[in-house]
Amino acid sequence: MPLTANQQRVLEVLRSAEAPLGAYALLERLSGDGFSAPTQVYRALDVLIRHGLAHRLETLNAYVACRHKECRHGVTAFAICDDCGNIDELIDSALSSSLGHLVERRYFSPGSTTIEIHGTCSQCASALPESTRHSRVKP
Amino acid sequence: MPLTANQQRVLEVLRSAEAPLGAYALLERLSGDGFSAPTQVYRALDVLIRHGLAHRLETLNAYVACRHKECRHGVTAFAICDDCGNIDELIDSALSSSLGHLVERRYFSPGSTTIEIHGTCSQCASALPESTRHSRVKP
DNA sequence: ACAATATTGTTATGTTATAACGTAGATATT
DNA sequence: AATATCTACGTTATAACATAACAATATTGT
Repeated sequence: MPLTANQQRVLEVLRSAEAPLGAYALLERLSGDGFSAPTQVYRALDVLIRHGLAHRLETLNAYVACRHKECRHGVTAFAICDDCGNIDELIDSALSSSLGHLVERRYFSPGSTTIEIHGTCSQCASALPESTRHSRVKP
Repeated sequence: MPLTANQQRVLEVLRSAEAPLGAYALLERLSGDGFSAPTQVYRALDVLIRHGLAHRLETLNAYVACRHKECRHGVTAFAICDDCGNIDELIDSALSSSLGHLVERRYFSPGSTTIEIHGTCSQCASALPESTRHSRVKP
């Protein structure tokens, strides 16, 4: 399925960002490119997310491009570095199956699942002594 | 550690609710009881959450009282019924350990983890035919 | 060509959360 | 008891995130 011009542009900006972007941050970077209101951004994001080309991070109110070719897998967990903002998209069968068993036992019919792990990525942990880190997260 | 009057009142309202409440919904139910501005609610919530007496549901922007005595466990997953709004707080060692292994493999140091599973609880699934359900979730 | 559908731009508004300020009450340390 | 310190409080204002509603235009299928 082809993307419209607006959808492409939003996706490009997301892909070239090295951290999740909020909708208004996207809008800033797209203004002067035909974008003038948040609605336009949200509409494009909506399509991208439905197509598995982008993800919303609930704990950040922000959006990232999907790292995979097509994200139509089962459960995806996001490892979010609170230091550098980097996002790792984790797919793991053991995790999926523990979740599956857990909900089965409760007779719960799962729709979508959100998993977001905040913490410090390996690079930030090794590169910086604890004290000098400039955390992006509220203290 | 004792709660202040405001914190108690917010906790009471959360406990007597049968579904998660947003901060402004809490404010409504507390107005006329000394509460007149969102800040007051957010401040109380902040303390309750830090003490493990309440939880924030990231996917709903809403808050629930903790069902357990003291929620200082490892990872908690929330099963959220999109039909009736009921929340089930799930603690599972298999889930915790899959998550633990997953992040270990990536040398990621986890801080806090958010897991929220949307779907339909057993009661709603058995009580109602699919078609007559009044979903609380956007289509 | 025509109808049906989806996307667009625009304006306005709704919803969720925080900043900044000065005040009041508790605690403790002198 | 006086004073410093700390936390919580109420108030006002504003920031940040998200959607509604409308008319216009483009796209697609028949």
